[in-house]
Amino acid sequence: MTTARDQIIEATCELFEMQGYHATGLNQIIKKSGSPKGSLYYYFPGGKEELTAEAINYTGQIILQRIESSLATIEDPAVAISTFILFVAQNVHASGYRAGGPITTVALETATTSEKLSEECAKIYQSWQTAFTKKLLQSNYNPQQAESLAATIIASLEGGIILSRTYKNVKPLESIAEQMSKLVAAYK
Amino acid sequence: MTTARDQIIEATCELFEMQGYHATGLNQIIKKSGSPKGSLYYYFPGGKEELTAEAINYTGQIILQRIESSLATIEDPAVAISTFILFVAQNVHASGYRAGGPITTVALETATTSEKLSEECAKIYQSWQTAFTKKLLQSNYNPQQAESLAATIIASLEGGIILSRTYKNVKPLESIAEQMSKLVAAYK
DNA sequence: GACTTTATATAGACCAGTCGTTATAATATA
DNA sequence: TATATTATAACGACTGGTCTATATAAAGTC
Repeated sequence: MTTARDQIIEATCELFEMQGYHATGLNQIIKKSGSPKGSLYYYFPGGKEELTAEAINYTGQIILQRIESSLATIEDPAVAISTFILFVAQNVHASGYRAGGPITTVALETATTSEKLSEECAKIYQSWQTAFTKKLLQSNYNPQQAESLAATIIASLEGGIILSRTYKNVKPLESIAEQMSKLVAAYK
Repeated sequence: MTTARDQIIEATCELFEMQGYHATGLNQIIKKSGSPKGSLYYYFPGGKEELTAEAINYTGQIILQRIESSLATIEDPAVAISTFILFVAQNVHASGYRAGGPITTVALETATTSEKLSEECAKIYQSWQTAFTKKLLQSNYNPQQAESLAATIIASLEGGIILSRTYKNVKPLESIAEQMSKLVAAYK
């Protein structure tokens, strides 16, 4: 029964997604999680860096599962990818444009500071990219094209979340869903 | 003669681009700029928020000019856009993957905190997007398509910078250059 | 079963340092 | 002398991190 530990991780994820890494203090995390600071350092002796690594891997896995299950339900890759992007758009809208891209802020804020966290972020992005690549390979896309398309999808998705959050409307993500669908459909 | 003011703004821009908003302290800014703290609050009585607004507008304008002049030199929009993305890739690489996307971090970190800064970021992104839209309109693209393509280009560029910085290689940005070129060439 | 020992986990005071901000004094410039 | 700018000192609030004390519970011993 590791509820306290899990609650700390989940609180961290939510706060990172909305506020970013540096804006989120340990005091805020323990307050939200309901656990005292002693528990935080008991479960994460490596401090904020270790907690962050656990937190981004936790959300990273959840999102990977969403990608995989979403891509599995629709056979046509162009439609499947477009559907997933619109699904993300819905979530961003539902949060009042305050959430989305949970590891993007960590990736950017720790890029020059923590080699370890930067590598963790790279692994997570890579796992997402691989999920899209596999979907395209199943439809007999050229391997190089599949990889290139997958990178473009992840990048435009991340960038689209930033644009939609900043504009406070889902138009960018809707445009991206449309364009990525066309791109995937056209170049097999 | 506003050298002190300008130096503070330029130092702020450089630090934001590498470290992000919250990781950059005013003490670090004044140390890098060589000006004392008194000068900072003399020129920017609104404190960090006002300084940030000035700084992101400053870089935002510079990048807008780069986009415009770059797009003006090559007539074919597909080639022009691909060339610009590869130009960005070069810069990201040249910085040792420590710089790129100067206002992205501010957009993400202040999205839920400061309405003012969020709006400033939106205006800047909008100005970049408009530059690409205009280029496409000049080549007689459908206005709606032009807008949608421009949003996709900006988003994939921002996302591509994040991916390339995290992976520490330019492959994502190169893929995006290739895919955006194909996308623009295919759908007029 | 009763008692002791050991590990697990909670709880929060406390540290040095930094944050953004304010206030005030000194100094240039006109 | 008046104004514009520089230069510091200090402020309260907060940061991530350390520390000790305490509760809880499992395991070992008689």
